[in-house]
Amino acid sequence: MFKVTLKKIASTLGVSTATVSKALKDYPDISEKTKRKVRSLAKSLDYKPNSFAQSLRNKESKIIGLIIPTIVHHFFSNILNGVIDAASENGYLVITLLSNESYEDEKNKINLLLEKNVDGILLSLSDKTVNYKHINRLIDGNVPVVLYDKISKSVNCSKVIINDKQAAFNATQYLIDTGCKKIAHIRGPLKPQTTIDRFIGYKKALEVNNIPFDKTLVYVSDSLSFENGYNLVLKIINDHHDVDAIFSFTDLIATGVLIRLKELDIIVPDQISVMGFSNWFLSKITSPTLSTVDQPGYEMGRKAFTLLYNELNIIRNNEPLIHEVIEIATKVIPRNSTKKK
Amino acid sequence: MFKVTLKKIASTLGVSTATVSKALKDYPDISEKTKRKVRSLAKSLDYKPNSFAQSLRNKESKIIGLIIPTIVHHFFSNILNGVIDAASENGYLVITLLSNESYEDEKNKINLLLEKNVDGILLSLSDKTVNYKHINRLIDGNVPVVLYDKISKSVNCSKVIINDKQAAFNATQYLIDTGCKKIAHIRGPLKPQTTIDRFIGYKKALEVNNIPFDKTLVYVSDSLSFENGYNLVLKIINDHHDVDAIFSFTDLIATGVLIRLKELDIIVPDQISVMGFSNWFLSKITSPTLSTVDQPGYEMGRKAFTLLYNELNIIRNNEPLIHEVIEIATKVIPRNSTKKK
DNA sequence: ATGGCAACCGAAAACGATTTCGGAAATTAT
DNA sequence: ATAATTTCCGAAATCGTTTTCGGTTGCCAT
Repeated sequence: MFKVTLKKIASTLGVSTATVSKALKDYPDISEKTKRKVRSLAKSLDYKPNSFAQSLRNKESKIIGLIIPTIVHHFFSNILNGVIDAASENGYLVITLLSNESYEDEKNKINLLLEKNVDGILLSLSDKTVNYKHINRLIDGNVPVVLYDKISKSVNCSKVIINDKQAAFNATQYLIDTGCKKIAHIRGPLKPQTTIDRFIGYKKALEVNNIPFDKTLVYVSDSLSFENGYNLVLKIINDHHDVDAIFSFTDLIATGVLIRLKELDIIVPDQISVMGFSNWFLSKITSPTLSTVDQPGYEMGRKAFTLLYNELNIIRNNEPLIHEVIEIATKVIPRNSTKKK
Repeated sequence: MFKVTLKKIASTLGVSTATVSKALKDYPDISEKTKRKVRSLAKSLDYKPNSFAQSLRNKESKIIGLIIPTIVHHFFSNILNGVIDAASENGYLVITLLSNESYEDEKNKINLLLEKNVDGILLSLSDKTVNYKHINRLIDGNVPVVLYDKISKSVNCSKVIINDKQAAFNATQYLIDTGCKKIAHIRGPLKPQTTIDRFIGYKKALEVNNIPFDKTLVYVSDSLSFENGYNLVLKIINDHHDVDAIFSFTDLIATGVLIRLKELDIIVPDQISVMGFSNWFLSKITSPTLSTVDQPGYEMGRKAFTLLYNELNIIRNNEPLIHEVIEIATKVIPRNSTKKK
């Protein structure tokens, strides 16, 4: 197993490595005849350029870093999938690292990626990240960053988000359209922009439909667990005996709600409609199946890579950098936990 | 943002790059005094060695490749998680690629990894992979490979598997212990060793308990879809009106079974017990909750990396390579879709 | 004072690929 | 035939780190 190098090809052909290199890259100052010779020998020896040498010389690794809060999560798995696909279509590979929703981890993982000289980083902020120095340091250091899903407005870079406000608005509107009048909302922790926006969308829909906003109808679930939904149900129906819909900011909690409602012999959707968010896999197999909002992770992953890729090219050509923010549209997926229109 | 290099440190200190390099690596032929000077300057300049140059010189990337059939899958997400954790604890990063259960993809992705000079590869065979030339080529080329989960006996390398036979045996035994006598088995496609072994374990348990094996009780589900389980139920109870348990080779199908049984007003577990396999997240939230076999993906990922790491060290020291096969124990998780012991 | 021996450091090659720049050969123009 | 271009190729520097192999010092012993 001897490695085939430019030098080897050069010496067997009696030319210089420079010529071989240029021939393979189709430089105009090499004759067709030589190019043919070089190409055919390179092919028959199955020459593959040494990526270490290329990286050292070209100062690029053709690798990007992807930081994910948690991988064992349907949405993020889909994002990873999209990123990997889009990246490999464009000659990039992806190193994945997990922040585990921890600020310290997030910083450390970014450093690991920098030490490996990744060409750019795709990042979804951890819930606990509250300052952005570590990210601005990247941007100042000319390492392109694209924030996806969990972003912050105070970081100046390209971003891909789903339009959470609009999505939550649509979901709430759907509930209203199917006759619901007293809609409780289970919202997430106070920090991430996503749950804030979903809350705002919910409120906006009430407003547009002239339903007075009642803040006692809003419940906070600080963790993302199934049990939280399960446990909140009793509280909700005790507080409001006439509640006719529960809109949860995530499917998992909505599933807990569904199960608890069934235990309490409350008929879904006849007595109470339930709307989730994210279109997790499990929403298809609850009973009744869960109406929800599709959160297109795969597409988001692809878009995130594309933004990064564009910035990479812009930087390479020394063109002025313009950051772009892409909003991905979502749609309500009506299933059996809500009434028909 | 100027890069700090050995040369820069050397020139400001008036020594050679060789000295700086050796000082930082604590070579014995550098005086303590110089070492202190070098170390402190390196620290204050936040010197980070250029990984490209290191890789080129040392011929190792400190990156490993991980090929996964599909990422959007609870088990494989966990594996990825375990691999990433174990790898970063040992100074390695992970490039993840997907084979999408395709033989062609598998080959191509391996090549991509090789071109990036990963130090080793973790691979779970795609269901469609039937020859192993591409893998043997790796091994011959001195690129260590560790097969995990979906392996083949005809490849000579280290492997991590769960003991599928034993696991399926235990699951079946559990059904028998709780009074089931006529147990149907939904098995997977014929290829992967895992579904073969699960089938064997099922058969073995019957045999040990003197229950005659009835091949008409075995149903094949070639795809891994929820619907398949859903659809098979009618067939099963038509074929065998007195079936009292269904053991599915995977949770997703078992979930389909559960839902169909409920629609048919068949009480689980009183009339029919249902046992899944994998302990997917969703098994905790079906109703009734699904008894299943825990398939410890995280641990498997960690172990797979560890095996690879060991081989890397062995190769570096030119010691003789011995391949290791690790079997990971599983356990039955009794929930409410089976009767109590 | 001379030989021997540590202790300490640096020159230089190497890892492969890329690219600039200049030079030789071949071609065209005068 | 000479001058002016092209056409084609190679020497060499470069990227940054590592490591071998000597080479200087200075020190001690004789």
